[in-house]
Amino acid sequence: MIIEEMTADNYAKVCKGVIIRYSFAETLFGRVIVASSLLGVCFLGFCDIQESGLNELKSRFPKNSFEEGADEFQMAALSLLQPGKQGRAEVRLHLKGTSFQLKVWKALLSVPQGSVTTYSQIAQLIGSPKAVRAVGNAVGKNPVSLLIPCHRVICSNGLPGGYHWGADRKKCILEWERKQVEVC
DNA sequence: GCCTATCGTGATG
DNA sequence: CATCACGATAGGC
Repeated sequence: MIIEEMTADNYAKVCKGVIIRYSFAETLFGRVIVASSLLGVCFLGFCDIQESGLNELKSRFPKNSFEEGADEFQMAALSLLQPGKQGRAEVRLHLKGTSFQLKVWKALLSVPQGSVTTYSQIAQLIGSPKAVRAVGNAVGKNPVSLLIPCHRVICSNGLPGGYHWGADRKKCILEWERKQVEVC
C-alpha cells in the first residue's frame, strides 16, 4: 500500500480545483462510494443513499470539482474489500490530513485483520500516550474506511466504542474479519 | 490569533 | 450513571 500524504496547506496549493472521480460499489457490508484524485484513492465511505455519500465527499473536499467515473485506483481499492484478496501492495492512497491525523492513520495499518486495538494503545504507538481523546478524533476522521482499519479500534474497557458509519456496522465488520482469520 | 464547542476516550466516585 | 481532564480541530469572531 502506497500512501501519498498531504497537509491541508499543501493540498490547497497542489489540488485546488482538481477533478475528483467517484463511483459506487457493493461490498459485504453495504454500498460504498469510492473517490480518487490523480494520486490515489482519497475517500471511501459507506452510503446507503448515494446522494448522502456524495455530499460527504464534497464537504470533505470543498475546493474540488467532481465527476462520476471509475479508474484503476478505485478498482484496486475495491478488490481489497473482496474476500480472499491480499494484494495490498498495489493500492495507492491519497490522504489529506494534519500530521497528527496521518500518524494515527498509519499506526492503524499495523493492526492485523481479525484483531483489535484500543484508543490508548494507538496513542502510545504514536508517542503521545496522553492524547487518547485526540486519537479518537483522528480515527473518526479517517477518509478511507476499511482500507485503513479504523473499525479495529475499541475502548480500553472492552466496549465497542463508536463508529462514524454506525456502531452496528462496526461490530458486523469485526465479526466477519474474525471469522476470516479462523478459516486461514 | 484567541475563545469555544466538539469529539469514535478514560479514570474516578 | 455523572463528571472531569485530556489533546487536537474547526469555526466564529
